[in-house]
Amino acid sequence: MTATILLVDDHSVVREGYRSVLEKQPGLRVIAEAGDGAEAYRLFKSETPDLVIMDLSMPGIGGVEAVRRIRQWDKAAKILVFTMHENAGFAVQAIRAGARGYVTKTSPPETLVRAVMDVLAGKIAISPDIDHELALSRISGESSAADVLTPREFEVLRLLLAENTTEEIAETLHVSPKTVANLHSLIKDKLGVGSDIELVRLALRQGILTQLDLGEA
Amino acid sequence: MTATILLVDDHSVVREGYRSVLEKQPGLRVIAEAGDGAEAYRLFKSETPDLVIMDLSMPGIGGVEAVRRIRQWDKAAKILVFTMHENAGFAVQAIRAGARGYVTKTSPPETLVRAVMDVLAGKIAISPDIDHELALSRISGESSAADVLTPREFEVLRLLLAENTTEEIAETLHVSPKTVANLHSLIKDKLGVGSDIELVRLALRQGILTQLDLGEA
DNA sequence: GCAACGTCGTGAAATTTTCCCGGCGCTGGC
DNA sequence: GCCAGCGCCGGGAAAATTTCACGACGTTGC
Repeated sequence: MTATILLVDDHSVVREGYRSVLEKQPGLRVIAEAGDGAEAYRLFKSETPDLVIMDLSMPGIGGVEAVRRIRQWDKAAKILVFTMHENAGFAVQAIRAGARGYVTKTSPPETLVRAVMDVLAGKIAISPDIDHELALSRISGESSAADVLTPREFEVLRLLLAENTTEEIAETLHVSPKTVANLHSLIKDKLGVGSDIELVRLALRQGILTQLDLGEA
Repeated sequence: MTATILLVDDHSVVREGYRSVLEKQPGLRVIAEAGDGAEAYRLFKSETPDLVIMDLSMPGIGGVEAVRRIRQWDKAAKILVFTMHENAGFAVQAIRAGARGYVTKTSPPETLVRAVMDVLAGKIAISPDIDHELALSRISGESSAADVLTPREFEVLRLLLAENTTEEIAETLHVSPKTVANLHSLIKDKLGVGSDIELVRLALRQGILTQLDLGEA
């Protein structure tokens, strides 16, 4: 019996690579491809593949959100995240959203194939480099923003990264600029950073902000 | 007569994709693959391929630097940059470094093949989305940091993004912290940004800072 | 030779950041 | 019911920073 697979990646040439690697394996068959999260969700519902291989950084709704939606529709869906981000933060987000595996694109093809088999067999598959990252992040004790911040603080953090002035943020939240400034200061304190620049770097590392979130130049 | 190609990308599965697409074309043959810039340089010298297809974001020496080195060794080298960055800033950097083409990974396989043929024929190949980006960046008039800043200012900008405190930067430059603060202020003025966070965002857009530059979490 | 510019630095004003405080509402024991 | 704890909102004042105006010095180019 052969397992059916849905490939999700916004780079067509990359999908070609997955396909080439996977179809060398007996028992695997790629039945559909999607270029963004929304399309992935649609195709999952219509094609009901046994496994989804999903990239994270995509236009429109990203990979994490796509994972969430698919799992909401089918609690048993098997989704393997396959991405360039060698970053513990992304892995945590993806797994929490419901992914059953996380493999980085730097991994050799065998690792991908192995992970595909493991996830199909009901196991959780995490590539060694990410295991290592996760261990490091535990040791280094860098506070995970999503954990130490209250919901409101996290909201302010997102806005700080996305919008421009304290006043604008105060307006969208309907609070006084003073409150935003206070929270801004409190956030930096909780995350243990001294400057705004460090704050942005931390946000990048933890995947709260992505290079792709930026508007066009 | 068939053209020989060197593939450079740190993701082996992605190289598999290039290969699969390219080898469907008669007259093209992939003779070598590299996973980082240094290896690319070595292989270029030993294999002397007709064309190099190069990713930008790679560990160690990045794609732009690899392009520069290869072109330094062989002024006539034909290098096609093929990357995920849909960003005018990166394209400008790559072309200035000596690349003969710039195609984004979101492009359909035909665009890549077309660009390969064009570069082999001695033409400059730029994918339509980047053409559009370049046009926009001209129109929007966003100051390119590399252009409006003096060398010293640019140096300080890089350090601001990389290091932490004003004092540290002052020390590495052997000037007073006050000078660094003054330049910091002047830089924000010249680039037309109001806050440090905006400054980092602009740096990300223009490729002065990359998500990959960050240390591990 | 001198005007223009980049670099470095001072000092003082203006603004922001930070810290400490109180108030309000909710939740979870007891 | 009552109180402790915590998240949330903001005021006020001290502390730090950002910003601005200014001068000095060397280089470059006309």
